[in-house]
Amino acid sequence: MPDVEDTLTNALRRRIIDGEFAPGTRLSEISLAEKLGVSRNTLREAFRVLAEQGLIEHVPHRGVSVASPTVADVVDIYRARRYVEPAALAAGSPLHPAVTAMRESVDLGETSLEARDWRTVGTANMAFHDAIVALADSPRLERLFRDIAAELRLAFLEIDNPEALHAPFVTRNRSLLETFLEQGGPAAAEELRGYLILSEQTVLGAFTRLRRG
Amino acid sequence: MPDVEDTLTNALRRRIIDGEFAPGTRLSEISLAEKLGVSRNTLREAFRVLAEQGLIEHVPHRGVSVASPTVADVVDIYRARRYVEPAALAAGSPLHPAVTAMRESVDLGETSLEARDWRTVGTANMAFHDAIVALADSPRLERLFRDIAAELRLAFLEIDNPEALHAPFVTRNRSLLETFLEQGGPAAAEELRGYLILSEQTVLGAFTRLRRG
DNA sequence: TGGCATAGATTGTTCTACAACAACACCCGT
DNA sequence: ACGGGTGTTGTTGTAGAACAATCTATGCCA
Repeated sequence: MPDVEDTLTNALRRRIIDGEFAPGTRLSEISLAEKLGVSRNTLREAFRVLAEQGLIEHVPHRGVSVASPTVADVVDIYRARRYVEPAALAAGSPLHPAVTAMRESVDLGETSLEARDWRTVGTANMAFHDAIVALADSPRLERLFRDIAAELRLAFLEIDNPEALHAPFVTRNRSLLETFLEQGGPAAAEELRGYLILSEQTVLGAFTRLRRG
Repeated sequence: MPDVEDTLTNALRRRIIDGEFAPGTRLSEISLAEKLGVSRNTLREAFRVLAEQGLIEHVPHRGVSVASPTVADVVDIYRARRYVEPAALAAGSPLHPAVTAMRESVDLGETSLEARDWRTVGTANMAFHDAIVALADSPRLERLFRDIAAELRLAFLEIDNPEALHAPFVTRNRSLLETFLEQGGPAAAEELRGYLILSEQTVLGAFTRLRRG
């Protein structure tokens, strides 16, 4: 749970996630501090937090740059997701408050899909999976997922074909939610496992195409 | 993966884990900076990292203090462990390099048990579980476990009955390793689930006794 | 062309200063 | 004596300047 009050860190975090600084971009302390209207010291403290979250990479004496997830990173992220999400869904209760969030995310995904607003589709997608993890009622697992999801967003940023990336999963989210509510957690978990494998393949495919061409 | 080179953060981390600063202790910037021979700014950067790792708690304008895990924290830590460890063991290969680390940890635990060196028994115990997580080959899951294990150590520090806390699990570790090698991952995973429940009960029992008496 | 050395720029760290805030003690009126 | 408000004190939060340590790039020389 990040401190909502920690304005600078959160502001910087949001700007990075929103793609204001492309993955790999070097973040100069002096110029960025000036741009943000803070001192170098304060900015460096924010850097340390974001580096610990995996959003930026810090190389001693060479400064920080926006993380640029590799294929290995994507593979690991999906590996971690498969450890957490299906199990959370399998053990989750349909009466859990997070189910409401799941519903709302699916709804938002569908309306955004019609509007061809891929950015929002992607956001709704992530919110859906965040809600799944929330079923576990574990702050530490939620934190892990939050960091992982942020990294994944950086990977998405490098793939400029958001439609192919996000659109196919709107209907799958709806289906997954129905399975969960009608057939229970374990059945939904099994469906989610296949879902995640497909999602990983989609991302990796776009990724390798990108790196080559 | 923590930067091994980051001397200050790691030194402070080790000192906290080793119990040099009791859980709940307030860490004054000025006096600690003086004690460590670094400036306030440098120390504050290390604070941010350790806070992100959950080792210290940072309250705005009130400074940082060594984390003092609550019952809720312990419950959540074990919940997270149950999500990761059994699954890692179930899918782990007996040929994985981490199996060697598992063996060595069990051996170390047994010799330390004979020597009644409970501190080392506890360390070996944690190394054993760290090796189990390493079976998953996931940097992100390893990182999660590293942070979680450190927090758990802080909880252990508040319970000054290390024998009851660590001794019972040396033989269980040996048994778990044998099950894994002879009967395979899934069987070992099942055994580990019961193991973790017992371990959680042991810690929580000592914990509530402590808080009351 | 290749290697080396110097120069420039950036980060790492320290120091000083002051504003912002929290905890504590104190005083005052009831 | 007691509660509430107030000021005092200490700490943290932030800024800014300065310098050392290190990396990067340029240009020189063989």
